[in-house]
Amino acid sequence: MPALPVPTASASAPEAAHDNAPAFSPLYQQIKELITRSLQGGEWLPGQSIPSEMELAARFRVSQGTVRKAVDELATENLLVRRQGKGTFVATHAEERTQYRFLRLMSDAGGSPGLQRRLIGCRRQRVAADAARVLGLKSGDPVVEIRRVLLAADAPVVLDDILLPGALFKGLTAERLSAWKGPMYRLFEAEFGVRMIRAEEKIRAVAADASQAREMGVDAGAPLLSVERLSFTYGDKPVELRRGLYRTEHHHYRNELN
Amino acid sequence: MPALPVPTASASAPEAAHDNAPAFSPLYQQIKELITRSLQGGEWLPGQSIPSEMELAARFRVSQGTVRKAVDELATENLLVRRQGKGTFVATHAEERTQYRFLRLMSDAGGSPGLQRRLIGCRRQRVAADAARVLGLKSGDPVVEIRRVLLAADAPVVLDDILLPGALFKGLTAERLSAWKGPMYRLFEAEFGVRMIRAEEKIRAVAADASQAREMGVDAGAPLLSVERLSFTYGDKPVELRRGLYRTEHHHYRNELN
DNA sequence: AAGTGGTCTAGACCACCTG
DNA sequence: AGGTGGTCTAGACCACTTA
Repeated sequence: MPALPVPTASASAPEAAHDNAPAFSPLYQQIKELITRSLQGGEWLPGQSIPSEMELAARFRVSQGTVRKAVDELATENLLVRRQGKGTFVATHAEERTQYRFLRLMSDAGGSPGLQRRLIGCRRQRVAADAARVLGLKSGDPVVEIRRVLLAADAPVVLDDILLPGALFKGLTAERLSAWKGPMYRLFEAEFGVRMIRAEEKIRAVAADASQAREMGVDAGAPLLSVERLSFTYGDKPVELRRGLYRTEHHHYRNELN
Repeated sequence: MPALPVPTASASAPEAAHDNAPAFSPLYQQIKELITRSLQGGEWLPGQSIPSEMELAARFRVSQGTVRKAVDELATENLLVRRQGKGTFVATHAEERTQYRFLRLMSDAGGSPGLQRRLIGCRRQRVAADAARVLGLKSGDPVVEIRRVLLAADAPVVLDDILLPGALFKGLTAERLSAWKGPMYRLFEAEFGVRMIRAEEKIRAVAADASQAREMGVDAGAPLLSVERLSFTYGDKPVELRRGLYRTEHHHYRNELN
């Protein structure tokens, strides 16, 4: 006898459903939505454990199996992490096996390419029209632009240009960035409460222009891999626009198709 | 009271497990394995329906819920497709929404880029050492090499070079390929019984050499996206090595990160 | 020993499809 | 009406972790 709006069409005023509403969802999807809202609202912070399945079942007045199905899906979406015998935890960009959950760059030799970071710049400015559109900002809104290079064995491999909404990242400065050890996305979630959930990438081959060539240590016109990433937080809200240029003589972008 | 080796460690000779065997798997994983073997053995062909959950439960002497969990996982791995009210079906590379399940190329305008095919060649030869290694062949084994161009609005966009083990693709000729309408992977599964399950891709930016430039209609040295794909069939057996070169002025490779 | 997630069962009812 | 997959429940037991 759940306290939530019941999932069956017959018991839920079907006669009021002749607008284009998506009809009622199953109970476990409603639970999923409620848990997601608690995550978004900060009730449980990254790295912390959430209540046990039995507690959640009592709280939502459903059976443990229903909670289980909701948590299962949130775990496959990488919002939660289950650990047998210990509990269920809010996923974090810390640890994440040596950092870099989103960076698909691999060394040709195999394995991930231990990278060093060199910050080029971090400044606030007004967003251009095209970037404003994809980030859901108004043209001219403040943004933070970060530029940096990633190096493998002192040779440049990645040139990143990162754009973040200024309203969400007040107080993000070059000093904060330089002082931070660990994944950049960990800094974002720990210090600014912005958690990157998923991202879309558009990949191209481009020719290096003069300034890119200089920073990457290649000739102008050399082929570079362009990776344009739009990252989303809870509720599919876009919060980062990033363009990476990769040297791929000794590295490659690895992908799996299912 | 399942007829299978029971899943619990206590009931399954734990004293024999001090070698490095992975211990016993849960029942639903054993069911998964049995279903996979039936798929591999051709008991149910692509597009056909498999027995209902109740029938499978009776056949394997387990509950419907256990079969359900096994089928669920096989469905998320794209080996099976569930259709409510109708049954569960063996996945196929036919239909697959306008073909192209593995081709991640998108038009910059948005949407998939209706492509025409032009076969350049299809011939049998001996495999080179490096290709033999990744395909699990002996150096000098026969392979089929297919070369083709994909065009959007009569302009070349993709140059494909495809290598297949000759032993699995007897009778594959340029004529067969030209006559075939529909996805190439559909031809493979329907005529040769080879179903592509998953693939790994290594992506790079490269400069076009003289002959590639000619076939792609670009200048020599122009940047092209190189997509090296290794495709696997049942049992993670590699069965295709493919190298695609993409023009990315008006198209891009789309990827999603979770 | 107690608490957590993981597996398995049995049974009920719902939603969808077909004859 | 009867079959299929989809959801939900209640209860049992197992495996892993911590104290």
